[in-house]
Amino acid sequence: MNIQNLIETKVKEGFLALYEIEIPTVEFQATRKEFEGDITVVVFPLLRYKKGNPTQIAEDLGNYIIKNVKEINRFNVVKGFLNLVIDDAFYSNFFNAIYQQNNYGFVSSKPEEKSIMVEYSSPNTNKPLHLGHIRNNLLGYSVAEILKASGKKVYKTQIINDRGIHICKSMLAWQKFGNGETPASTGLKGDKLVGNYYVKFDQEYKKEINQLIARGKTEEEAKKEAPILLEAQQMLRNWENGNSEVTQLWEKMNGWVYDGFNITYKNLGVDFDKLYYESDTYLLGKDVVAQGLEKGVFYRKEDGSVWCDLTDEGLDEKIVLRSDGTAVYMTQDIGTAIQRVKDFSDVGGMVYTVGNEQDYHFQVLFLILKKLGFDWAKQLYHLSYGMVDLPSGKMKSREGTVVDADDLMIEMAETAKSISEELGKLDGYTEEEKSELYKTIGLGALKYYILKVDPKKRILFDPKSSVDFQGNTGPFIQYTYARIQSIIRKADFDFSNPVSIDLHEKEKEIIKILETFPEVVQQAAANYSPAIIANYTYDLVKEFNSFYQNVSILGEENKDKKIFRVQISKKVGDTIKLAFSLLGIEVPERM
RNA sequence: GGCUCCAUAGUUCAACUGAAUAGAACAUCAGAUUUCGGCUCUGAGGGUUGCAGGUUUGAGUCCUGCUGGAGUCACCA
Repeated sequence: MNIQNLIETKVKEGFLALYEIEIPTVEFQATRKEFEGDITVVVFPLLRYKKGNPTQIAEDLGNYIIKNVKEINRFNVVKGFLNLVIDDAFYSNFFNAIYQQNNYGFVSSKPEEKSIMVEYSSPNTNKPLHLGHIRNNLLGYSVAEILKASGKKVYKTQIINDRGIHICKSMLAWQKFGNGETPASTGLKGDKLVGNYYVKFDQEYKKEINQLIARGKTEEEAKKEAPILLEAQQMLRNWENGNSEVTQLWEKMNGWVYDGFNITYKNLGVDFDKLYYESDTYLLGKDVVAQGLEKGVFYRKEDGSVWCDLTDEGLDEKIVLRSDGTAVYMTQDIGTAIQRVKDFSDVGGMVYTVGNEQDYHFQVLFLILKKLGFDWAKQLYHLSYGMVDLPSGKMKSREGTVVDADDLMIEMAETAKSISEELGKLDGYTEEEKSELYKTIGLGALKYYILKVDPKKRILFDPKSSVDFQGNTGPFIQYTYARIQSIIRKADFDFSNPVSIDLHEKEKEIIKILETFPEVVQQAAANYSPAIIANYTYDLVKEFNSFYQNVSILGEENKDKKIFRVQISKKVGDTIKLAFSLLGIEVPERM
């Protein structure tokens, strides 16, 4: 039982003993540093149950607690705040108890609990991944890891948007202008090569539009009638009819893109347990629509299209099947969700990592699935995140203002290199080891920069400040980790057994932060927020650096104190590593 | 226009879901190392939390209105 729970039951007990009143909850906060104490009971909310002077009530409760809780022997009252001083012995005992724990803060999954499927990435196969995908990937991966650490079983998945008119556009442009180019013949990554032809299509399309306008068409007409667009539309029909020439081209070019994506995913350090392809799922959902019609969840209009009326829930009417009987995006998503539960029978919920421009879509999707009566529909979560803006404004792929994912990772590693060459302690590292390290640091900077902000908020990505390595940054935390490892390497004595010492004030502060880690993991999971983990790690590291600067570790003369300080350093290092693993960030032994 | 989300130091972000004098980092200024890794640490200045009301013992947080910004309202995905 942790100390807060213990105090909570004692406060309740005390309230009953003093006033014969039962209270449901007790509100706590960490004691502000200008007052003496470690944990604070906020008395104001209790006034609802017992009218009176908050200071007096706090005094009474404080006296009750020091008599009945052996870990607490002093208290003070400031207005309605009861500041409790927890005995040092509690903290050193607590530290000794967690020191040997390997995955302190993580909870292993229970076999009887349902799994969660986390979807993220889900790119189109007509262009390379960019900065927006990076945020998506980092968030999805991290939330999946956090859910695992909080005790859930997790499947990571993505649905690859491998069909549709946009795919045909790059195929067509390659067919017309590609001269048989391949990734092998050009040395280009497959996704980059295909992306070039997507751009090429757009250029040709614009050219044709202008020609048509010059011949007297309106802009609107020109956009609809441009021959290259008509050709692409025909190609899509051919694909849907299974035309073998188109299918072969599609398989070949998508293969190039997958090879390219796999390299990017590997460099980014993300992975998936199961892949879904839109070409397999785009026809799903139609039979469910039929069932929904029978149940009265949907209704058919005169022209044959099928709709769901959500006006009672404050939303609109939403189409789920076109008048020609073909599926729309919503149909597909309904079908895919159901398919996933069929494929993985233990799935009890899903997380969709998709940008906030689709907030409405997911609101509707979840509502429809609930109406259809699936029990897992209550456990669906749209991990909605804000856009990534550049100082120059919005990223637009057609205008070439996107930040390419591969390029960005390379740039970050190069910045890391130039800083490390100046300041690093890398004697004895091979060139290969160094290059790996630069990647670790560069990625650490990038990932931390993106994950430390609340997913819901938009991010302004300034390439200049994202490569900052000081203050609240990934490399700052990695540096602290490397420094701790340096201490451990130099500690040539046995520090594996617990010792008993009087705590230094800074040591106590670190232990207090370590104590909250399990709760922070749970909180991050409950909020689907890697930012909570990032901010926690930074607080821990800042406190450790202050300790490091203020006390001598290996230079300490008292043997037990020296041992304890190495132990606390080690535990901080272990916790940094664990916390960063939840963000998908690696930590270096040296840097 | 309807609906949804956002607005906090010069800048980038926090604030445990309603509690003490709104906290960090960057930048600025002033300090610290015969010391375990100075990519560090200590300190200072910097705020009417977009504006105006309201609820509450207590509001950055909840409610209403307004201003500014974004998204969305396709038989697109």
